[in-house]
Amino acid sequence: MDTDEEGEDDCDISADLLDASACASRRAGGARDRVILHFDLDCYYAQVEMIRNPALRTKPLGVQQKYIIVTCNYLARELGVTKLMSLKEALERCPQLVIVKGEDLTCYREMSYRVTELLMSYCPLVERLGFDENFVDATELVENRLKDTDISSLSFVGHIYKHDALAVDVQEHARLALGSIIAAEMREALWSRLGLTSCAGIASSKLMAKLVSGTFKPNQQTALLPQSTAELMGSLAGPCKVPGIGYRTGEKLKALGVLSVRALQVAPLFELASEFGEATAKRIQNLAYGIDPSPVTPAGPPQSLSDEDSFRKISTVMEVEGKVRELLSCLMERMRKDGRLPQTLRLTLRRSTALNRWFCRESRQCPIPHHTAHRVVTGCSDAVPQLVSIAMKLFHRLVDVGEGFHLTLLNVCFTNLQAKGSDRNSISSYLTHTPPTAAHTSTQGQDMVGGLSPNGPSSRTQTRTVAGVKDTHKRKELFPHTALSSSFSSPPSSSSEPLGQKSLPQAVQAHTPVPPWRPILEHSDEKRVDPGDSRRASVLEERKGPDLPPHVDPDVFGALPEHIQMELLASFQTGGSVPEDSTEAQGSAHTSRFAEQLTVHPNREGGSRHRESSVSHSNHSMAHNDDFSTEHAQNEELCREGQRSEERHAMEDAAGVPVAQTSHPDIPPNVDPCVFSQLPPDMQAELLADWKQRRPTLKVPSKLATKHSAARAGKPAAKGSQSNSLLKYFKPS
DNA sequence: CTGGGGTCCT
DNA sequence: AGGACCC
Repeated sequence: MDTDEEGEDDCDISADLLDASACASRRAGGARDRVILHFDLDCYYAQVEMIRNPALRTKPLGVQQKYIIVTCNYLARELGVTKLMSLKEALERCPQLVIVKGEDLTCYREMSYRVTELLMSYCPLVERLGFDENFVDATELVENRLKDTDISSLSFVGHIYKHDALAVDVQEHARLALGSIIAAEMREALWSRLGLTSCAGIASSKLMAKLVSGTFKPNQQTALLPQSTAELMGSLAGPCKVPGIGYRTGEKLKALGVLSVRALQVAPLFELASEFGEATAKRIQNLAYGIDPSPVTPAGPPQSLSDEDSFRKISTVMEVEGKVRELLSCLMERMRKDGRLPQTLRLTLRRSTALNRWFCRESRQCPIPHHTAHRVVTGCSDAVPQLVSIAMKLFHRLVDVGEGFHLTLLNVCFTNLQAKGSDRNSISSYLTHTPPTAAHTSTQGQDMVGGLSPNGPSSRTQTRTVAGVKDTHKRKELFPHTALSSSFSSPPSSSSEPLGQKSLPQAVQAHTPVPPWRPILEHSDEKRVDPGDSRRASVLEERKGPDLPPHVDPDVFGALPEHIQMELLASFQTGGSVPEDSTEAQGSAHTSRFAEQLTVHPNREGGSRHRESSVSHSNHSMAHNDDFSTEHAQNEELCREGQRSEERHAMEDAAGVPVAQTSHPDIPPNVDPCVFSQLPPDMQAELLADWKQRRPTLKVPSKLATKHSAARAGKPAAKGSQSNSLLKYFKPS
């Protein structure tokens, strides 16, 4: 009933809005502006790694996947490391970079869903984008709060794009201001409950919320006044910087001579339409104006689960089978925890073709026999060989092994996931295979969070109770690694929290906050740790998790709903029974920390009320005055871990050609610009021609702009009654 | 030598 | 089955 607030019947609003778009207060029909929040976790993988191992907080940290540093913390960024930089260049720029491997996404995935889940406890309208971003449609939340808010005492939290927060007429933007307050509360919850810092953007569409959320980068939030829409759009470097306009579309636009967002705005529609079709043409042109009517579409459980690995070379059937088995057994475990039945198996591979591998993947898929699927979900061990056998058949449909082959990637994917048990039945079916210890802990499903009432739409409150019960039991299955299994050593050295926190200047503390409690993520790849290395082993122990008083059974604790866990942890702390981290726990002073952290900003100067641009980049000066030298030995240790692996040849590339490496717009994404730039011009031209030829016609950019209208109507009914709630993923019913 | 995931559309 | 998009 409540799922759709904003009717998006107005498909053809473009003409109406183009001229009026900058106008905030067209409140014609009864349609009011939405209040959309966009949350973006700071350097996500790096943050998770720093939570797992707090010793990393004070070091420049990069997360490595194969030969790439996929992300890095802000210390590393100050030293010249960027996202998606090659390992080689990262180490050239920052020899002291500490590297952790991040190819196993388990921890990132788990924490990601906890984030979404937490946001959903405020308001069900949450849409995920990747692992580290979420949209929230807070319109209803705002509307409800508006009722009992004294509008004259209202003020914005955080920045306001290109405005002085103190000079803005809050009355005029009361709903946006409330949005900023709610965003701040949610960010505070992400911090206090999960230990994660984030950025947020507050605007009236997904597009603008996302764009504005990045304007003040680590751990800050920014609201966009409607009248600043054009300025923000105009500030973008090019059309492909508009979310929803990707690389391919950007290239096509270039070919049309459309090189800027402004050019896209004023491009004759018919020209765009001849290239992209009318619908797409209108859509991307609207995007250029900052117009994005696409709704926040609540995420359900994932539509597919996949696992993949890339490598230099696999060229025998035996190797393929070994890799496929490895991938499938991991994937099966995930599938089993999910609980749904996979009905389709897809095998994808990438071949190494002589000159290039243009990211061409080929795939074959087939149905999974019911009995096999059922074994997957029940964890029956002979499901794996059955799946492997199926996958190998798919493989042989893809590859004629007689010819010889050279693969560089294999992917296995379960799709067409069927929720078993239509609705209520599954509760009992679930309970039957649930750990008995948790059974008595069932509670009513109170999902109040942080004192915020869980949303107005009053939507599915009756299923919530059920959901709460299910949560009690399901948590352990979903996040088995987060369930506090058996042994806990209290983080001995982290009471030390030592040089790190206390000796740092305040500005640094603001950027390297220490959560009130440490979320627990079990180290999923401990096999990588050299057992003979005592130092690293001790580092490992530090990340075990929060202390539980000895009388608390970790398994029981782990089976509790998260918010109950939180409350218990808080009570442990206030009860003074927690020896560790007493410095950070500072009482359970969430509140003071909240005020301190959110009403102003990390770099606030002297507690003044400056919330604005004055504050913007002062953080870049901060880390340089720190003395990290004492940690040098350990850094080397950790660095060696990163390098030791078979990837050495990555380092022995051509000389340091000065060409920039990231996101080169003019050459194929898999071509090293350094190498490319050294080719003779005619060869460059040939490569480019060949490359461009490969892509036929442009497809419609999707996501942000495309989902309105019929969007999700045709989806499989697998989700049962609560088709817009992620909760059922955690507490499937 | 640019990961390891995801989404939806055609 | 592949292609576009997102991170």
